[in-house]
Amino acid sequence: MASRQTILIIEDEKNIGNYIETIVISNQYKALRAKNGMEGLSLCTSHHPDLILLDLGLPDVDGMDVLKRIRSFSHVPVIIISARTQEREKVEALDQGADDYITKPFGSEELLARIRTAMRHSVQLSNLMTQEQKYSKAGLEIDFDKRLVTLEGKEIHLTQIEYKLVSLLAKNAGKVLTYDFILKEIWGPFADTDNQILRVNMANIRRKLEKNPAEPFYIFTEIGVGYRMKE
Amino acid sequence: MASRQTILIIEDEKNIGNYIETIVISNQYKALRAKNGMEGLSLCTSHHPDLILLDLGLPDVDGMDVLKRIRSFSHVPVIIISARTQEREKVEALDQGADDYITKPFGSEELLARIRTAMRHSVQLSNLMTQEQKYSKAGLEIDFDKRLVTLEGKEIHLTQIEYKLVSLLAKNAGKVLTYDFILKEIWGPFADTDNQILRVNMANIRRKLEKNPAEPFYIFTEIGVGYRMKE
DNA sequence: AAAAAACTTGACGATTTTTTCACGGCCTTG
DNA sequence: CAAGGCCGTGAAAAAATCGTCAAGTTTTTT
Repeated sequence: MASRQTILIIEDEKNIGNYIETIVISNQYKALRAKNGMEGLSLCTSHHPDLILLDLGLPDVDGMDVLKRIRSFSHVPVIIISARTQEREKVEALDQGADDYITKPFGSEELLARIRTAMRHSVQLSNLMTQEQKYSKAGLEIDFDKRLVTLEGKEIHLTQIEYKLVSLLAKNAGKVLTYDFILKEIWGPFADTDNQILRVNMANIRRKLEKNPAEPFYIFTEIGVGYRMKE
Repeated sequence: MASRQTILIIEDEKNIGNYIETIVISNQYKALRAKNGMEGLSLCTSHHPDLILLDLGLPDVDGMDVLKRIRSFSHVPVIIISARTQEREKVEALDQGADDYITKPFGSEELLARIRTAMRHSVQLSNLMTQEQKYSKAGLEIDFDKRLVTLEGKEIHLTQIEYKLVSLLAKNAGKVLTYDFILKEIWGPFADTDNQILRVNMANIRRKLEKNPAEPFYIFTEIGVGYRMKE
């Protein structure tokens, strides 16, 4: 299923960093470590973490600056971790776009609960943000958002595997996808399937989509290589 | 800017309530007061506040129950205010859908900053949601505001879960919602439910809504994937 | 405290989907 | 032109999924 979510920990003190990393990892998240602000920023841009834990007391740049810079290009949820309990700091951080502010010392469970809360917010957002994407070509339309395939306006029923296949091809329209690639993509990397099963599924799909399955219009066979969908 | 935003304060101790109300009002919010859980719930349903400040230590109902009941029908941001610093409480409240947890004593500025943060989240959400007030299709009408379902004008009684299911589907009419998504949405992210329970509920719903449950008109099954409601 | 309603769980047949198997056509190659 | 590889197709076998009923448990109402 979906791969584990990544959390970027920006923290200069090794002990605390390790402590947090342990908590995070033992709860099925992937952890990324940065020991200063610059490193944190670059890891953020390169790895696109799902959440950031940011210590305000960093050696190089001010933690608040890091927050501002992150917010200038990303909406990733940020939880501030700080030893400072001064109200002014909290207010400033929250108003700069931090999603939460937690003061040391804190318990592991509380940290995890606040991580879950922040993730929840961001999932709700991203669920709604995803603008609809479609494949559309000469009467055939695939609405990936609705998981709906229509041909000349008429709804076409595809089974799970058929739909996965068509979407995979449509999302790579114009490109040849090799048998191996497709098999791994649909049946997973460990399945021991040969491409006989692919042939059967393609035949079924063509029967549903193509006017004349013998002379395909949408999905072409590249003999010995794979399949390609019309761009 | 539209009219001022309303904050519902559910707090039994008069002094603290007054303190909070003062803070809130002096910052251009409208304040609503409830001195116990039941009153809070009814004010919540009648006034649709933009945010709720909920004290956990209430005299009548358990504050956690109030939170659960609110979450059963609304996504309004809830900030828990509590004297109890026990981690278990915080974790439970956050996992029940609270958006933040702040411990007494707290400064006015921090409270306000956390209110702004919670509002920010909810504004982002509601901007995107642009929710329809009603679903209406061929005799079936769902009034989300009134929580009322009518078929050919006749009122249909749906249980809590049934209603949540139908409105979730209706709000995403046309889209296929996967079993996992639905389960997480209705039973929460931690429930260990398989979709057997979904099947039963769908059968019950169809018995109430569909003329011929064997050939559904409103709610379709996408085998292996999920359900979809007629757009 | 009893009764009713709502919710959950397990089992089973019917249907759909997925996989496997067998065969025939087409193209390339020797 | 015969052989061999590759692909499409039809049909049958195997597996998975779905709707439904019935029984058990919990919650809410009376």
